[in-house]
Amino acid sequence: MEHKLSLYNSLTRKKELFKPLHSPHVGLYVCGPTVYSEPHLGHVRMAITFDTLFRYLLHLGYKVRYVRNITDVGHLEDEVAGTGEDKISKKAKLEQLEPMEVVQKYKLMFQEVLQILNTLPPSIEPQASGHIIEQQQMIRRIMDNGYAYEVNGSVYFDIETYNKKYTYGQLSGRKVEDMLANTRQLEGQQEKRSPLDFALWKKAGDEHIMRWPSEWSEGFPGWHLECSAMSTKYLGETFDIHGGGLDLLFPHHECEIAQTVASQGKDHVRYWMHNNMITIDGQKMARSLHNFITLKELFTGSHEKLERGYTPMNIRFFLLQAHYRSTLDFSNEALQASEKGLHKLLKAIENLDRIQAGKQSTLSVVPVIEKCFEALNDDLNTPIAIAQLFEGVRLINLLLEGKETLDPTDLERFSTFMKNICYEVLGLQPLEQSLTHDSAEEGLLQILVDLRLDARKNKDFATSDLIRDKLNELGIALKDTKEGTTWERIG
RNA sequence: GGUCGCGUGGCCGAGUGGCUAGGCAGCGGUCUGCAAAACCGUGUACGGCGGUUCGAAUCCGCCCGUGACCUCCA
Repeated sequence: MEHKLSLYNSLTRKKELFKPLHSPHVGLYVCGPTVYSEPHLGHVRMAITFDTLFRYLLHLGYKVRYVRNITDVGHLEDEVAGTGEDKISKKAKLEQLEPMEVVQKYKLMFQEVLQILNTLPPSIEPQASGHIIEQQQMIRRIMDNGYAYEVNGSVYFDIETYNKKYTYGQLSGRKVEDMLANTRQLEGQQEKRSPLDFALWKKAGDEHIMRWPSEWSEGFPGWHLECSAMSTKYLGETFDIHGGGLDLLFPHHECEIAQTVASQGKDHVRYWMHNNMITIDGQKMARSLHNFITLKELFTGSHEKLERGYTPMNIRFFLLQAHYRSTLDFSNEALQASEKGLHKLLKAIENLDRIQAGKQSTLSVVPVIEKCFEALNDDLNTPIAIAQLFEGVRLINLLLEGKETLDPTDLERFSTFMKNICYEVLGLQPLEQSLTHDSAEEGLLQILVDLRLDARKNKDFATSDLIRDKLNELGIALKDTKEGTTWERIG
């Protein structure tokens, strides 16, 4: 595998050359959504970031097993209030639905949205509720190794004991003593020996409707366990890449490391990757802050922050124009700017097939190709890769006008490069056919275009402009080009 | 309070100790009956104050602003 892909490893806080454990196989695990409400822009950033990584790894020739979980159990919502109620079950009661009905509804919604955004389906999409046994087995191992204790039917992870042999807090750069000094005293934690300890298994209260039998109690697994259990099951005890949102870094991923290491006695993830947050008005977009925009709203424009709807590819391109480790601020202006840029890019790539090869090449396509791959190899720097594609656009237009030429070999190479990066790696899709497929409508439009052409030939500009303006009012824009008049639907 | 990050031209957003990021907008031009579209060209910006250096927006210090995590969160 000849490449120099470097990835920023959250664990070491450095870019590191990526070397898979068992090349050409790569194991990739990404924390997916908790399916209890509609997908929003933040979820999509996670999905598109790691979809692009998945695509690039495939492009480099790796055989990737991409596992993205669906969280449908656990994740205590409000331990502070002592209810110990599970997010899924709370929403279920609210809507008078079975928990699994909620799960099903939102799971399908996520999958649909992600498909519309042209993300490739993961190799495996495991659900936590389907892996209760595996989670219990892992708890057993952790207890056998002496890193967990049971209290009243609940099992907690023992940070202090773990920290004697291993180091807790490496991923997030925290020290156990500092954390102890700064811990808020929360109620409802009397069972824990230390405030830092976290639940591996929780005994279910009467009101808790998602529950499973276990040797400790009828209950449910702790917040972080599913990822440890499922990643181990499908990718092995030690695997290559684990990804997720930056907000999961602590405590979720920190606990995941501790659990897994405690159960198997060795490291489990080699490269940790975290995508940064989408912000809106400078603040993190989150369900808990009630400032999120769902994908449905983005597509339709039905949100007070939205001036209008945006296409899936527009959203995908917008996200890719920022580096995944930077925060990205949402705005209509930014979205509309990338919409125009995307249109320009896709139009140019469509035009690639119209370029005639010349006898010899008057320019070199090597620099743009090399720079583009350098960018992707540099921690998946999609903004720079895209900048290189725009350089490619400039070349395409020079070639179209005959100001420069490429010999057949170079043209083929250049064309393949542009299409591969754009469609295969970045996952952008060709422009939708804006012309109507309705032959009657198409014919009518052609008649009007021809009439207008006649009028213009006769210098009857009043008539020609009337046709143009009236069509515009109907949402059809006429575009006069050298090759003739075309039309596009607008708005 | 603790930990970590960010502050780039009108907007979004890369990057870097000296070598063009890019997109959008603006401006100029080509094309056009006019316009739109399309295409070409064009912008020495890096929060403030000090310091290191031949040279810093890029390194260091201080300050200001802002955000993330520390509770579920992509």
